Amino acid sequence: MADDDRCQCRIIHEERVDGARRMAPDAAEIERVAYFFKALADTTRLRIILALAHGEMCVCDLAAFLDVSESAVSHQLRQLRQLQLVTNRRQGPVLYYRLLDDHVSRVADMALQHIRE
Amino acid sequence: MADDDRCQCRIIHEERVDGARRMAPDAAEIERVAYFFKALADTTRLRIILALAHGEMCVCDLAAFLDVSESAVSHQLRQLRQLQLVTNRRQGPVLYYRLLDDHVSRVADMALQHIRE
DNA sequence: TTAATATCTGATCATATGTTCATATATAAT
DNA sequence: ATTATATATGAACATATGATCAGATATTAA
Repeated sequence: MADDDRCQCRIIHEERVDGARRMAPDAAEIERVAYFFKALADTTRLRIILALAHGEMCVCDLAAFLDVSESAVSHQLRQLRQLQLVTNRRQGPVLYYRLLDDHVSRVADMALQHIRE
Repeated sequence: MADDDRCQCRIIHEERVDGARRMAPDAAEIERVAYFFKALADTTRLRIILALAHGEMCVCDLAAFLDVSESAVSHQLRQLRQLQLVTNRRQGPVLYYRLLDDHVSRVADMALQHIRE
């Protein structure tokens, strides 16, 4: 188990470990950030977010664009909704989805720049 | 299967679907970005990156800071290495890890700001 | 060379996750 | 009311993934 495997050695830089502990965000924040990144860590959701960055689309549009089933899109949109990344407005039977704010797309763009560097 | 479930309806906004297709990064880029975000989508790796943003640490330090086994840290560091997010220098038997550049930590900081908003 | 420390690696296992399928809900039209 | 369209949802299944365990490698000291 982890205890047996854990470092029995002197800790090389105790002050760095303490420093890291002091600087680190608390566990709750870390988890929320990890969930945020999970939203972007799937190609389907990532493409949804990048597409919605240019304007709202309905589920039907997204399914056509992504070339996946509407059910799959709907499941992913639910996740993005729960994470407060997208929202929708209804017009008749059609739901138009859009980004809730531009934070996500800005982060996604930064990542794109990074891998293109 | 997906074909049966796919949208048989008129595509609500054909020009939007085409627009999204034109604006979208190609599949290879999308995948690389998704992998980049996957690196940040796990609390252990996220904490490693945030810690290394303040300076290099050895595996031993990281295991102590994270309170996980050294084996687990080593596995995660390998992933981060393969993704070109961290690198290391050897000093005797000790490997000191550091971020390869500050892109990752800047993205992580943006995400932190986002969830704190 | 032998022993000890620091790290790595492959296999395994349990959990998480994305898609599919079948079905349900909601709105609009007939 | 009935039918059709648009979307949502739950269960099931197959794959991906993170941690653990056992053992390997690399460096240093004795």
